Amino acid sequence: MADVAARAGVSHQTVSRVLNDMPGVRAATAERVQQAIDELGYRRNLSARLLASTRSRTIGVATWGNSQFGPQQVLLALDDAARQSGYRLVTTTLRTMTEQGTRAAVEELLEQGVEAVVLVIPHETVLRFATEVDLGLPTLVVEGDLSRTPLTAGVDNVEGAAIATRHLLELGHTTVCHVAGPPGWSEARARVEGWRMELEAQGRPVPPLRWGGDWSPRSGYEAGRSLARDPEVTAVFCANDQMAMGVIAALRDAGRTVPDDVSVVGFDDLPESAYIDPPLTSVRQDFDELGRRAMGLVERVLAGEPRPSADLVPTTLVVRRSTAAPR
Amino acid sequence: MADVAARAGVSHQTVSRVLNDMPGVRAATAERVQQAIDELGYRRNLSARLLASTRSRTIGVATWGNSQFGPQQVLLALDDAARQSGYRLVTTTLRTMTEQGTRAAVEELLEQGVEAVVLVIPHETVLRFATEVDLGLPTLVVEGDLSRTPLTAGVDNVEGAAIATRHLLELGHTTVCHVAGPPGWSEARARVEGWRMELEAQGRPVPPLRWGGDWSPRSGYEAGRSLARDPEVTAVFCANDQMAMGVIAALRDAGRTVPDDVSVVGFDDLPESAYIDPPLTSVRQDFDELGRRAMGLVERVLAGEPRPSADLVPTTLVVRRSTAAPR
DNA sequence: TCCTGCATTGTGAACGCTCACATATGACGG
DNA sequence: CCGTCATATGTGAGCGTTCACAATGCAGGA
Repeated sequence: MADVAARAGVSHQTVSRVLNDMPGVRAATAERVQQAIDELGYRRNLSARLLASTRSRTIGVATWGNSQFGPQQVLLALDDAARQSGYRLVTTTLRTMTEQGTRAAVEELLEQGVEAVVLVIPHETVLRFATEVDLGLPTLVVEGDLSRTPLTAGVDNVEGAAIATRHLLELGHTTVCHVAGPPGWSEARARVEGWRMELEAQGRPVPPLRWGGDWSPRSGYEAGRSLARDPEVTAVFCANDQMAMGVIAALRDAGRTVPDDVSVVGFDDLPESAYIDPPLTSVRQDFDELGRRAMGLVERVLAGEPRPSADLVPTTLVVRRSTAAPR
Repeated sequence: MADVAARAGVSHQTVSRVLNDMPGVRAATAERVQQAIDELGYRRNLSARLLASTRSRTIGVATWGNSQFGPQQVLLALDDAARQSGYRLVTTTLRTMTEQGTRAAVEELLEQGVEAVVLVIPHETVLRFATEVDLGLPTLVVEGDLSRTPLTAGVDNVEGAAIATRHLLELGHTTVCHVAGPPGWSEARARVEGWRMELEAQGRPVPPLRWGGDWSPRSGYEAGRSLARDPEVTAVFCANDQMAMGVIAALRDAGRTVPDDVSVVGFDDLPESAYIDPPLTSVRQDFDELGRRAMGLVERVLAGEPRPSADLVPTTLVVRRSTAAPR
């Protein structure tokens, strides 16, 4: 920066002013500085900027690192929203779902001088961490649990699950089975809750829960195998599309057709879900909106609002051909 | 840090030594410092560290931001490999595939003081940029083009495509059609090349290329529709699994069965590819290995090796039930 | 002519760390 | 009892910015 200043014949402060386009610089001077910058190929140093200024305009994000569709979309949407608001995102990936791992990830973010932390890891472990440890700065959990972490942005999973269940009941199914996500994940829990609520609201028997899914198609297949053995099962709601695909595969392998024998609904609406056989009925989440709301909350709390809150993002059911009236 | 030093009754330098566990600190002293750190909840400031030291041990990564499976896996693997080597990763996401966008993304990385740049965007635009602009620091392109960007790590797409094509020919198909990825992407280009090479090597007619795919299932479906109209088509190799799913859907909708009427092979081996109907034969890439090699190259060039190079990562064909002998 | 006030530019310190070097402390042999 | 060396610790500068404030220039009004 000193070189640029020398070359343009101004002080370092003027260069700084041009760089941050602050008022009070004559156009001619600004131009001269800009030229010096270009000629020297000067590039400002983020570290020095952050060190010197109080605000970093940086949000730290921790994700769960297995590139699931959801978290990935959230991250992308968050990045967009952050840029829009003049914030930078720094991310770190959690590998082992432990208290210690969470701590390390957050520590890493804090070292980078973030102004807020966003945890896109809606898992029990992380929730507990966020509840117990006061980081001294705004901490938002995406898809968390409002009752535990006050700053939470999320999709209305309960409602989404209820809609999916209702759809199946309206088609004429007596009841609906659920292939849940792994225990400990609040999304999994919320979807179970929505499913159960709807069944109870309509006075239907609540089948035993098939835990043990881990979001993977493989685990869906396992669940599907046991589901297929029970001829009473005519409708299945799965906690995500990948598991739904596994379930469908298992049903097919067991000689049961979808949707004639069994209807299946997923959650996420993956791009490929419309192209499998049969095209999958699924609950779609608006990740862009979620990202915007999450960023909005962060901004509000950063602006001093003590406990801002936002509504859950609604979901929509995309009806395709994996669901039908029971035979 | 000054506070910690005061509390422990040592100098700031000793604190620094403890923090970076450098030799020459008495165990008792180190413990005292550590205790002061814990009590004060002290956390070191990354910006200050980077500013003061010459090396940042940070690698900048630019990705193409639509969360495709491949790039996502590469990023994850790269992060693992980087951590292993004591490097940090900073990432930025390219939204618009333009020269200008690329420049902005790279600029952003450079501001952060990265020691090397890794471009996980194997697109023409980026390749041209990497070739023409000398960033003044090591620039590696993942899945790039060795002939253009000297520092390149990649999967052997040509070989992978050839294997897929060969598999279909060996089953007895006269020739193989190809649903390619979008023009401008070097992976798409390489897969076309492998496919064509294999056909020519075996003296088979090379069907006209169906460009226009954009990696999405939807574009695969479009390609599949026109493929389905041609009764001569008995084998199709798709540039990725998502397009393969679209193709299969289109064939099914047109009344043609897979693999009885038409065999289909994909590329990527998505987790769900084993669970669709029929389970998809696909070419699997070893992303972890790719990440390791990429990081290895970066380390070697950083260590002073002028033009290190590494072999392409081999692929494996996973044969499932979407391919069979022609009827 | 001189003063006031605004627009523009400059100055020096501070941010929190690492680096290179200087200094203190002990153990040991002569 | 002293010098020597290694080990342990301290000192001060400097990294490249921003921040708060000071200084300069110039126009217009009294």
